[in-house]
Amino acid sequence: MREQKQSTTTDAVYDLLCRAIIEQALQPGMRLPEDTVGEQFGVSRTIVRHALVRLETMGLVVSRRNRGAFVAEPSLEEAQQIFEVRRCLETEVVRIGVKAMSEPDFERLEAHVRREKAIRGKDGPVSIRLSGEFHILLAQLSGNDVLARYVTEVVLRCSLIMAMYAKSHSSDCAVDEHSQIIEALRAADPDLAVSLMEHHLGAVAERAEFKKAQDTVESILSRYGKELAL
Amino acid sequence: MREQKQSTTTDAVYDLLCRAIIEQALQPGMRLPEDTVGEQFGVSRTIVRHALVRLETMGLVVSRRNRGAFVAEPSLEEAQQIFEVRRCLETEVVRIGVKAMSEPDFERLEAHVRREKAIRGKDGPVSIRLSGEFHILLAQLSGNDVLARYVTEVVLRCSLIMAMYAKSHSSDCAVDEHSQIIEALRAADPDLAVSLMEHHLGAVAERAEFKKAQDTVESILSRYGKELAL
DNA sequence: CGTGATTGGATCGTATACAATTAGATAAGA
DNA sequence: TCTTATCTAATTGTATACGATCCAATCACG
Repeated sequence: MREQKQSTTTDAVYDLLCRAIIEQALQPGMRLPEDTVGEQFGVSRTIVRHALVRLETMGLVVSRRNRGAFVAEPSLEEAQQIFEVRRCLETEVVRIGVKAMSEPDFERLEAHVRREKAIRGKDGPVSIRLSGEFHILLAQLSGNDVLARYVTEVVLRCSLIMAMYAKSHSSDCAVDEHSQIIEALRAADPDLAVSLMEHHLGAVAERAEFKKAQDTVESILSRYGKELAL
Repeated sequence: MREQKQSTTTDAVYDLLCRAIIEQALQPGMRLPEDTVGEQFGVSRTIVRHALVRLETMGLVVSRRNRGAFVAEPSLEEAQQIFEVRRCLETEVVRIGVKAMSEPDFERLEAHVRREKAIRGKDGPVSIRLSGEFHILLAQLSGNDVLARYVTEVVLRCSLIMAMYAKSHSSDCAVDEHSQIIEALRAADPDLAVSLMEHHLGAVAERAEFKKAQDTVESILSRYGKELAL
């Protein structure tokens, strides 16, 4: 209600909820009552509602009529479909990237990988988020905004899936694979880049184990709510 | 197969607006004031707003802050990006479809092609819509709901692009190409199916780009002329 | 006559109020 | 005890009200 950056309040709430879900603070199946979320963030239900609609179309939350919104619980079948699409989209990213990307792009990617390595093994959820952001950045650098948007969506959903099913995975290999992909792109070797990407995504897709924890929605959102600059 | 979701008022408004845009009743660049739309449909701004948000995330409308929503006017660059993604997604559809589809599916597709042929050349906008719905149906029959959703989006955006740039296109060959794709799928020939799909989409894209260079001046002048008449 | 400030109208962004619906609890009967 | 019916509390679905913002026309002034 005060000053606006370029983004609107809805965007801010959306981003925070998105991060909270990806970082496993809000766990799959958890309820997201509009009132509760609104109170924690200091905004009205209207705003929360819009944010939830966006999250729903993205597939991070599901909402049942007159029941409200819940953090999505992707089934294994759904997870497989998402990974299938992701592989399709990301191989296209590297195919385009080989032709479209240049040295400054590679350096940005390498800078990101350094950040990944910096917190490797320290913070699991954040590690998952950073790992996903590498792929999102890669897609953005491909120059195809439409492709980048879809990649962003599937990567976020994959992050949610990882949060659900992944065991305490060693993201070490993932980071190294990121570096290898960068090198293949720099070498302008499309076949190698596609091959590496497929292997990388295939490896990511193969980790499954359940985990559970309980926490109230209020306590979690209060942490995130502090970041909401109004 | 798919979850049956209770359709809400927002969905209805969304569907109507979507069809109106695709069929060129609402032309690119046209304003969509929330009040006006709400009055026409007999619902409040709240509902219209939700529908517009969904249309925006889909790319059929763009909304400027405090200005309102407008029917999207995809640039040529954007159009090319969309076609690129579409080719990527739809080749995946036929790759999966070869393995996943069976005779009843082929018959549904053929029934649709018959409908396309029935109105061939009679109603341009409806012809474009039907042509797009063939691809959407094809994607749905692939069994991958996530893929189907993205295909639906890009096909709809392509329909908008066709409506903008390809005025008097001959959809004859397109319909025949649809039949050929069905046959390739029935023959379980993935390479042929992918090849046909790529050719089909390539032809569609070229037609759009070709027409644009030819029609640019005319279409722009006609739009300006209408505003002058007011 | 041209240019910048001002003002007015229209539209959006947000909050809130009311109606509709659901889930869960409570109680009665078999 | 189990089942079922009803009622209540909570939450969402929708509509409306109010302040904020932007565009455009107007007017003052150089």
